[in-house]
Amino acid sequence: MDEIRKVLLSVPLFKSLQEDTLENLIRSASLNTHTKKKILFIHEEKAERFFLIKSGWVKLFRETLEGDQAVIDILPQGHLFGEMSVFEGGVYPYSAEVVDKSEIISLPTNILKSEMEKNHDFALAFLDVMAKYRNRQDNEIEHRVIQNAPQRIGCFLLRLEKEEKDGIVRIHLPYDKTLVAARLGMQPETFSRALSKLKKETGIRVQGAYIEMDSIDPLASYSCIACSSEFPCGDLGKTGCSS
Amino acid sequence: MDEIRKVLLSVPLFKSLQEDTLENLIRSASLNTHTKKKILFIHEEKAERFFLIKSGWVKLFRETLEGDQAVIDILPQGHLFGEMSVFEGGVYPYSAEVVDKSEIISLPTNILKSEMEKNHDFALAFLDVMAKYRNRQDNEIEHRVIQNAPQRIGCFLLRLEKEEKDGIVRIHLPYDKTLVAARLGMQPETFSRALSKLKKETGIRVQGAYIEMDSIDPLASYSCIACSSEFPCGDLGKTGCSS
DNA sequence: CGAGGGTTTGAAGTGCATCAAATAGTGTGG
DNA sequence: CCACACTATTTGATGCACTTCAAACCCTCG
Repeated sequence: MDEIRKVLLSVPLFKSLQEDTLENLIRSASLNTHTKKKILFIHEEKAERFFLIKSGWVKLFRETLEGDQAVIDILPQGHLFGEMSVFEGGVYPYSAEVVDKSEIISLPTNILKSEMEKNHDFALAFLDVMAKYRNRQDNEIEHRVIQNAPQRIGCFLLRLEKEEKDGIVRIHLPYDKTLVAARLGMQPETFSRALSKLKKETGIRVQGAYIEMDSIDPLASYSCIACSSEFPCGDLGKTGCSS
Repeated sequence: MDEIRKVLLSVPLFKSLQEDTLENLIRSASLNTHTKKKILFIHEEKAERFFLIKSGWVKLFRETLEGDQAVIDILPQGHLFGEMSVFEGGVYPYSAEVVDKSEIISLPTNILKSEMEKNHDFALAFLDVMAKYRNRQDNEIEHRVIQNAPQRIGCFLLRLEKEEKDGIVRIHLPYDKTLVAARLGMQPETFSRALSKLKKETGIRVQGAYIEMDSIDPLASYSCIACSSEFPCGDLGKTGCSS
């Protein structure tokens, strides 16, 4: 229980919850461990619960009748998803699948809904989160339209956690390349070839999931030419909330 | 003044404004008539006012350093845009350009911001609008990724106002084909060819901006195969708010 | 060691963009 | 009402980016 409380409190959106609501949420929470490929919910299903990732990775996506898949996002630890049912409609806006061993907390949305109606601060916090999310989505559309494959990869890398030592920048891909490809809306083959091209163009070095470079500048200028914003254009995954 | 009041009250979001705030907005409003190509604001500019279209059409877009343009949306009468500055950051998320003789009402955002902070119902209404917008965006991403050019056009047509008589369905393109093409993220040439293909595939008949067909079924099944939702998948432009 | 998934590479195809040019439409001034 | 200018739309030819299909490779883990 205390563990769940700790995780909940780490979510920005929940900072403005009233104490009794928080208690209420915690009492109704359930923590489950899931393995790869577990489907948590399906697009357009009636949504009665929403989720919080304690650890692991979850893929959000939509699927056409023909089986083509559009990956919306891949979320790490600390992110909410499926909370949209608070609004009129109350169906999941996409499907969710665990892509790596994960601990997932599930919570009933009706508590969220009633909190939103009675707690003004919480409503404001929710608005704020939605606004941030919206910015992300706007950028996402732009990137998918304007950037080519190598640039999309570059832009993705630039927004990942970076580690700098002795003037060498190191980046670690957070999940396997096939998934990154899907996240960026391209085929694994295209990803592989585009990454090679990126190597040639910007001098980055790739060793499996590890990437390093002497400076991020070549990467930034190569990728960000095809973007409406200049380089430090915002981090991935800082909204604290994403579905 | 009374005219402005009437327009404001027709916007769903403003239904829950307190009377004094509404008065306040009306007093600070200015109504301007603009012609084609007038730029109302630029992406990342500090936003102090937001806008409401009384009549005409406005294009929202972003532009890269190289001049490539990504059209976000093209809004008709009755829509808000540029209201995002209410949130932290307070810059316009894209540029706005008038694409046809238009009457535009401009309003100061700070009134909106303070109303949001003091009026819980208004905050809830805002949340609702944001949620609707978000659904649109989600669909937008999906369409751009999964649908090909003729299907995107078909899907666009299906979401326009339809007029039915004697079993014949008539649709009228709301603005010129070049703009529709941009709105759908394709070149005018591609639009033209894709529309021809759509004619061959679904039996629709095209006369300039007028399109008619004996039934929407062939169009729906051709277009909606490449979509995660089934046919009546929501109208365009019913959010009442879009930037 | 061997099976299976992840990754890379090659060859060929598709869809859309681009460039170029013809055609249709629209509004203007005479 | 006509001719001109200008813009929108269509059509053709070609190129590039990404996909698809196929096969090899590599890595990891039982």
